[in-house]
Amino acid sequence: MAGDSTRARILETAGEVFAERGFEAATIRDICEAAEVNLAAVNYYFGGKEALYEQALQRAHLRDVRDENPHVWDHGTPPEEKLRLSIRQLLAQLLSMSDDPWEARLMVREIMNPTPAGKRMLRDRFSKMFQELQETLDEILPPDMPDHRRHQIGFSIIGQCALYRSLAKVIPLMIDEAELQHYYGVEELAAHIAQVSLAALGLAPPLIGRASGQAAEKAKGGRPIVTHTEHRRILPSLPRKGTP
Amino acid sequence: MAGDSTRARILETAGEVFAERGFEAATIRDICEAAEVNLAAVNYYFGGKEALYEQALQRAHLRDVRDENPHVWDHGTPPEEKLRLSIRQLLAQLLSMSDDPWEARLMVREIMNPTPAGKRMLRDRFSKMFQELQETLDEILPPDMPDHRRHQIGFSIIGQCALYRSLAKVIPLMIDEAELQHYYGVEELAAHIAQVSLAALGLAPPLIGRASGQAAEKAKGGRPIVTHTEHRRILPSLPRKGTP
DNA sequence: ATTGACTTTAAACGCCCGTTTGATAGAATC
DNA sequence: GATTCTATCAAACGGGCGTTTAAAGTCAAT
Repeated sequence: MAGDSTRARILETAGEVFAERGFEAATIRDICEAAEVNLAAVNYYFGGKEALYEQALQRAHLRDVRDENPHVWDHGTPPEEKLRLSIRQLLAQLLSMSDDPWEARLMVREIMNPTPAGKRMLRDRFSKMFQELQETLDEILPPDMPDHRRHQIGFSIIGQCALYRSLAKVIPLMIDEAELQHYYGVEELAAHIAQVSLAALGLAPPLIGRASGQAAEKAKGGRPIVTHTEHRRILPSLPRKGTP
Repeated sequence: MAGDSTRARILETAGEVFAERGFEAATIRDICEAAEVNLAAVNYYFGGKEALYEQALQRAHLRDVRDENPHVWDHGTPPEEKLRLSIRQLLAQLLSMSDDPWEARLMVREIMNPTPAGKRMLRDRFSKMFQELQETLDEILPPDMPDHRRHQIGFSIIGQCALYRSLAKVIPLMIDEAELQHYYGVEELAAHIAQVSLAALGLAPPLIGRASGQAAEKAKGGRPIVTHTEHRRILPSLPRKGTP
């Protein structure tokens, strides 16, 4: 009776646990306990831990494809603005946190720490992310630029974003709490990365323009750019005890 | 008799294995077998796996500090050139491969995947890397630029470099073999990242200058910049079967 | 009420891990 | 030469893991 429900419950819980701890660190004992299901249920319904993980990945892949709004630009949005929005979306996805659905977090984890099981899906998903960025870039880059330069420029943008995920544990060791609070939200970082990238491309003033490095910031000086969406911390803050 | 020698042999082998597989995946059985030492020797000499790992980390830290040439610039080297060299060194370190000493590789692994045991050392080491880059940047950035902008610019450079490490498994899925071979060596990537960074700062022409995106490349068009040091592959190449 | 397929359960299996033990042999100390 | 310390060894311990098993429970169809 509850048979179908238990299967669903296992998958749901497993997705959560896998997204949080990764395939290896997650144990089916933890999953079954959290799902309030007998230990043997995973093998009964899925045939094993790895098969369960593949199911979770596949579901994450499907939901990710379904939910994603494929960038409906306002008609006539200038390419630089599209790039800004692409960067913001990419960064937000990479920095998805525990209040985001596990499907998104599992996807990012699979990109940053690939497992053999997810290789095929990884190729699909990541190449899609990459090509979307490249399409936006292609409206900016001159048509005679060779492919390898387009790719490297794309990687320079992705790299700037991915850093705040891959070094999320390390950055708080260097930056003090107050600075983290004020300048390391998704919006601030996205604005910075877009500014750097556009400046490099020649579509925005260079970072060290005339008087101050803030020359390229649009409006009232000094304050960071804060947009309409909510402000949230993206990096864990570790205890600071002064530099030893 | 061979007592001192076995201790050294264990540490050496353990460093190699830890650097290659990480703390968790490495087993003391593997280490002892590779070191041709009895299984109990690790506990006899070091007191446990974690203590052995800490010893390996500490040794990597010390040797790293000792070996590192603290950037003896030619007198009067322009700041842009210093930045280029800093980027190249950072990238080379992040992409250290199996023919590099395990100390360097273990250090990078600890930065990218921190363990609780290495937290203190991580703070020392990474903050040193970061501050060295910052010092180079400080010669370029205007003195009135606030700290948080300096840091973000530093992270933008580090991010571009770290990408080729953190996504080393994924990039070959997007880029075909030939392009990897020609354009993803340390020198080529360092040149690209320096060009992007300097262009963003306004110290080099933007990537899309006048006619072609190659405007900023110094000399003969089309060909990638290849310097004096040896050319080597930095990313694993996975089988390509055409885009499915 | 009985059947029979589906589901749930507690217990155990087999494996790998880090660690411990107790014996053995050699060197050092007296 | 007897004793103590040091180093090595094979073997086992205890725990966590994924997986398996066999019995018990559930429920609609007969």
